[in-house]
Amino acid sequence: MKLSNKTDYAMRALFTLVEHYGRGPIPIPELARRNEVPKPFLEHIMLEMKKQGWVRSTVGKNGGYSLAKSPDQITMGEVVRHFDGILAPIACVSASHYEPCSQRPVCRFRRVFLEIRNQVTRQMDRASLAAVFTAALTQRQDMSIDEYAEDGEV
Amino acid sequence: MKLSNKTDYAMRALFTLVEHYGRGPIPIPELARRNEVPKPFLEHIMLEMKKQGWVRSTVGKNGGYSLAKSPDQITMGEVVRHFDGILAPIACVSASHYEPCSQRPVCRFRRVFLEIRNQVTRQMDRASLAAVFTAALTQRQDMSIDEYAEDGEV
DNA sequence: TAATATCCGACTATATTGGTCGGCTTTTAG
DNA sequence: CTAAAAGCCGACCAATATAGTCGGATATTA
Repeated sequence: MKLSNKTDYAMRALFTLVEHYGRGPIPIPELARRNEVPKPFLEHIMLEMKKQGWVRSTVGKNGGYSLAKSPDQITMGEVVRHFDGILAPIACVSASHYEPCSQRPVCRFRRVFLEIRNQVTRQMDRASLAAVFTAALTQRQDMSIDEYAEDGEV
Repeated sequence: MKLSNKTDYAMRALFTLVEHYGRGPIPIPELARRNEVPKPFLEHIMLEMKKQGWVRSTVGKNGGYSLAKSPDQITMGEVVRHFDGILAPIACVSASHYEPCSQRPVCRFRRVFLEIRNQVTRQMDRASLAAVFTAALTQRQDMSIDEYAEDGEV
């Protein structure tokens, strides 16, 4: 159920770019340093994101990466889907990576995963970089898991 | 984000045992056939589940596996956690597999994953085999993803 | 005692993850 | 004009996880 480092790294870099949005490019060495991502690995990640149209690059001295779209036009769902391929817990309930399952007529638990998939995708697709970023500004960053768990829905 | 075949297979076998609860053991060849799971692989899976105390076995002719607990005392959450290790999308929001992350004070997106983790674990831990099984009896099994998506919460 | 079970360790094949490395091209400051 | 700094990009690699197979030992019963 875990997402890859790649997705994590991509997201870190993206939010750094969000923070700097409208103020010129940031070079990879800087992005790598700030987010503790291995530089050569981040190169590939940024390149993929460029191909997706999320970031743009300027080469040469003083170059680097910046967002290619407004932060409210990129969602975490898109990013995770691109790098991890699937948001659903099991392929028979995935829209993007659907695979038929011969057990379907007799499967008892498919419904549970279907509900989970729906909740996860709803959250992820709602989570634009802009929304997440501004929400983070008004929240404590050090909240513990248990603390939050009693917190109810948000 | 996807769960392993192992978990899938384990769940298939479990629900077969639920269906047969109180009516004696089912041998692995039968469990394997009914659920389209490779028999030698299923052996290992059943053995693991036995160690977890979910099923019990009787060896020798006419032997096989049966549930060791009432179906309302086993949850899908337990099963997935055992075989896949983690329910959370990222270790920094996992209760069972928590790992500190140096980026935490500046991480903008942790909150989103925390919310998702909470929803997923809530659903999974609520989903006892008994509840899921009886719910499945009253539901259409062939519902498409899109159909369900418009369905609202359940 | 033969048939049918579970039990269990050892083995393997393949895919994915998580990178590194080297060299090329592009741009610009001096 | 040239050196530094940046992105571009394909090839490669090591470690781990996944998804099993196989062979044989042991237990039970018709």
